Amino acid sequence: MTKQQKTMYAAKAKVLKAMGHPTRLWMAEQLADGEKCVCELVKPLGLDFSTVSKHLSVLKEAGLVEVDKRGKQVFYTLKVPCILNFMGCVEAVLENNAKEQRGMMNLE
Amino acid sequence: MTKQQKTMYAAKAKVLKAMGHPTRLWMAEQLADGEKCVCELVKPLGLDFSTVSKHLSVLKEAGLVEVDKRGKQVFYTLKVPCILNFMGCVEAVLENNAKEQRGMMNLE
DNA sequence: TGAATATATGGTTATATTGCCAAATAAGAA
DNA sequence: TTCTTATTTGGCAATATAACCATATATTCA
Repeated sequence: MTKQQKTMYAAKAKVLKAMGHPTRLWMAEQLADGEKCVCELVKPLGLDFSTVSKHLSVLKEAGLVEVDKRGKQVFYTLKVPCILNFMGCVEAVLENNAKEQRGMMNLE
Repeated sequence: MTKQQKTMYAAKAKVLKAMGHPTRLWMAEQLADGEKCVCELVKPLGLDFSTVSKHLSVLKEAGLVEVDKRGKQVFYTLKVPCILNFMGCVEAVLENNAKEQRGMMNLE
């Protein structure tokens, strides 16, 4: 593997990793419905404002969200909705896991 | 957010997180081409055998790979190829990031 | 059976992540 | 300007991750 290839895999992994946290995954779905300010995300998450802000900056660093500062508020939007198309596949994985779990029960 | 929803997001995030590491991402692509034994992955990665084995077990825990023990070797296959469809979207994100980087250069 | 090979597991260390709190910044309202 | 509100940043502690080495396990071969 060349150095360039390593860099490429690291870059791709960074995007997936950004989505690989329950809070950020939830956020991404919320932001897909349209822009939200940080304050709108804080309450339903029940996390500290600073924590929410940091999660958003992870999504931003990965290039997944767009930021729009208006007045006192900062609005975030999901920049790449195709990210969410993927969730169908992720759900298929989970269903498969559940099925195998059930299969396991019968065999053990 | 209900407890059940939290569990659901955690489960989905686990799948994405499993892919969110350069080594495992590379592995997933290799395993999409057909089964590989652990030993076949070790050399190109330049990592310790035990490290490779642990990465594979992360993919397995996430339900992404299938394991087949034959003789002394253990073969892994990507169970859910739709995972890789997603990479097109990830690449789009990266291209977008690069484009914005270039745009930045002109503006600063 | 005993030696060799392929994997997995346990232990350890270095580093990264997540969450909170407190403090800094920025913008609008009084 | 001063107060308030929205957000970000820095610092810290707890936990998780990734890598290595050494050891355990399992299977084939002699």
